[in-house]
Amino acid sequence: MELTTEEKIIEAARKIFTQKGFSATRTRDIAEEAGINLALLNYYFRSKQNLFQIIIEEKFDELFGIINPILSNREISLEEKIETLVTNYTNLLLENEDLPFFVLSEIKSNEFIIKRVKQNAEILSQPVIESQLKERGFTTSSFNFIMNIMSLTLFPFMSKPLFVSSGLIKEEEFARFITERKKDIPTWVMNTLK
Amino acid sequence: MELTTEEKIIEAARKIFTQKGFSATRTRDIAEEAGINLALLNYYFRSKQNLFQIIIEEKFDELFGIINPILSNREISLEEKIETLVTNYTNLLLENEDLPFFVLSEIKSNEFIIKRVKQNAEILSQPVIESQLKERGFTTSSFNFIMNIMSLTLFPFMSKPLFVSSGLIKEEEFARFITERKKDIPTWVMNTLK
DNA sequence: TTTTGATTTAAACAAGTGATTAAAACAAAT
DNA sequence: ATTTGTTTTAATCACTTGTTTAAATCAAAA
Repeated sequence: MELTTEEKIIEAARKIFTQKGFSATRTRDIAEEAGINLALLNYYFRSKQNLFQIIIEEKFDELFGIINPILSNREISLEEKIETLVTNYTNLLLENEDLPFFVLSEIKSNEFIIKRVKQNAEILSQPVIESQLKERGFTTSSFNFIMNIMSLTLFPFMSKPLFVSSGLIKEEEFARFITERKKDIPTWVMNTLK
Repeated sequence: MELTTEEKIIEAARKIFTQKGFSATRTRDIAEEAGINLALLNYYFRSKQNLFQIIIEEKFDELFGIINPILSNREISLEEKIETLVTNYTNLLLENEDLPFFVLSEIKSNEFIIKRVKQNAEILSQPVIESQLKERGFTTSSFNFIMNIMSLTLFPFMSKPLFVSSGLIKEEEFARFITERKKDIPTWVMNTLK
């Protein structure tokens, strides 16, 4: 492989942290996954917390960086916004199934991320959506609008382990199920507007 | 207080485990919260894992015990089922906001719970729903039906820390927001049927 | 070749954490 | 009052885990 030691560690940290979360991850697991000596991890990143911070910020951007550019653009219609958001999210999450669970669970406990969310509050606060809804005569709040898109799109990934282990859906069918849903969600969301 | 030592420990374990999850919880935290000596915890429950098992099973039942009795009852119409489920869930979760996050996150790693989910597969597998949908001429799958109810109802609780720390909604407004949503979700779900 | 600085390793430290032990305190029964 | 079994405590063990240290290896420069 062509990766530097630093990159190998990051890569391994990405994998283990997103799978198990901060607390359940041991630095030794990361070192082993990266195929390097444990001390190297501290040589390059000083501490577990430090390394984690890099990953959680990266993943936070991955999960929420999508939203604002789309929602805040007045040139894009409501319908297109939903469609684009759902498509982008679905594609992203199919490649990174642990992402929403990981980010949302660490937001609860990570002081730094909480601050960062406060700063990027505009990420989700959407006067543009508010006015687009009003123009079309819809009285639904933009918060409900955003909540519904995210609920219908993210929740299936967060609950996948439940439904797979219950046998209600098989691992191999999941991607197909999600891909079908992707087509329906925009209509469903439009139907929530009144 | 009127609680026995055993109950005090369970109570404390409930609180700390559901807040922080298995890994991030230290037995000393539970002991302190319960106001008892650390050794007592092991005297009564042998191990952290043992105590945890009691809590996770209890919480699992709390979260999923609701579903089957309602969905599998042929006497209850689709509309009533959605309405009842959403109402019950909303009330339950308003009192226990960490519940869905806790249960879903531990399902990923708890071998015993995974087995238990397999056993209670009928919990979610719903031939009754399937036939009720068919009778009404709807072609939507029962899986999508269940997924949509749960997405719209559970996700807001799972993402609450995000939206609160982003400032999009205030802690005090949340219960109100959820209570309003509760009225709308049944209509929204019915509109997903086709 | 020697030197110098960066990289890597093996070993161990220090604190944290789940669990145990042995003795003390307590309560109920005799 | 004494005995007996239960409950509680203080102390400590054994192991895990994040981190450090000091030495070894390597690569590039002089």
